[in-house]
Amino acid sequence: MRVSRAQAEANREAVIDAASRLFREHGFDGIGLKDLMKGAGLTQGGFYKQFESKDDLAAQASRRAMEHATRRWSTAAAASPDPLEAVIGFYLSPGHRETKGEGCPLVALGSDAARQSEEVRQPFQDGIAAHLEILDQLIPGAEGRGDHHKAMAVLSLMVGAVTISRILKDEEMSRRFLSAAAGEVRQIAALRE
Amino acid sequence: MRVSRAQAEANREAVIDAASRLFREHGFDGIGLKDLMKGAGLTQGGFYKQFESKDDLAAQASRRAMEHATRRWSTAAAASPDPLEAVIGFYLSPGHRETKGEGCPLVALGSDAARQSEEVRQPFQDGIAAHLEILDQLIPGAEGRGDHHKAMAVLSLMVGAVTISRILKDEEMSRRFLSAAAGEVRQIAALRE
DNA sequence: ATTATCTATAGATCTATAGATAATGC
DNA sequence: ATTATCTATAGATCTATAGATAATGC
Repeated sequence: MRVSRAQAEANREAVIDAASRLFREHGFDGIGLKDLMKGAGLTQGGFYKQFESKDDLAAQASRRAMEHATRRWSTAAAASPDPLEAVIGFYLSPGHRETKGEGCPLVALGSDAARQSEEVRQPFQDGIAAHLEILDQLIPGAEGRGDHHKAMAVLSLMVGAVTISRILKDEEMSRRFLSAAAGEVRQIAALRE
Repeated sequence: MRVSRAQAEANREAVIDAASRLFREHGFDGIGLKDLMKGAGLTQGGFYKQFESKDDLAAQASRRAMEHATRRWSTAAAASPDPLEAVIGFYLSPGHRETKGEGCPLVALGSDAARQSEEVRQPFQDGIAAHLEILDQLIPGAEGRGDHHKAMAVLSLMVGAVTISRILKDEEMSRRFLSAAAGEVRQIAALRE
């Protein structure tokens, strides 16, 4: 039953990976330790040898999810001649809307996160700050200003639009929220105030 | 133990009112039937004589919360010479950020709502549509266009900004998200594209 | 007689802990 | 000998139901 130290560490990482997906799909209160461990092919009993508490796992899974999201933004931006358009393209898309478990944690867990402990909110805050840094480089004239005024507005707009698009039953209305947001992000970026 | 028919109806309404606040404070999965009933001064046992299921109460409480929010928007707009500024004033404020239970359900329950049944998502969708109608009248040139392009962008921006402002531990960063959003809403409204 | 609400409970699930098991690592 | 993971369980809580109680409404 015992596994090597390397395998044990790999198992712990697998639990964090699974949790980062499962929490985004079901919410922090919508999934229990049994299913979180099962997501990594383990049983519930080992949980407290790996983590201090469910809250501890929530914090680590949130950090992983936010770091993954930040990396996705910078990868998309780096790979395209029009970086802002690349981010708009994957973020404000029906594809992102349909994939809660792999998508932006701010959308999947935004209102949940506001109710969590400081340990869980910290990685969200760090991830938000990282997103603002990237956005500042994608918005002409925003860089060097120091305040993240436009970056904050653009991030809020994008998070809000995908959140609302996931609530809506009406597919056309849902899609129109995404494209309205895309259009307005372009406007905000284009304007030198 | 039995009460009059009128009192029974008043009790039912009290449960919906309490639930509309408690769900916004704790999330749909964060509060049980016992505490929902206690919020109206009743005990758990009577619940299933009043509602079909917890999901049924969630749908009715969501409808009440969204209708209350819509009314708050139109009241604020009607009472001011600068209606858009009045809405910005209460919505993008630290006061709204601090009062989950009475605030906008899209912020308090946005990511939760996306995981709920169609019965719960329907009142959210209806409330979103009602918000768009109001916003169209507050944004110069948006009315009569028929698409809700700008209204959709403004609603997304406002919902996203308060959601993020509630997650952040850093008070200054949190407040800057609110004022960045306020500034950008004014920009979007001012521009005739 | 009817019925709104109560107490009590079933059965499932939740977080967390205890102790057994079996493989690693010294 | 140590330890990673397992099975098993404690005690609390969850949604939902059953039947008792006591006041309304005919």
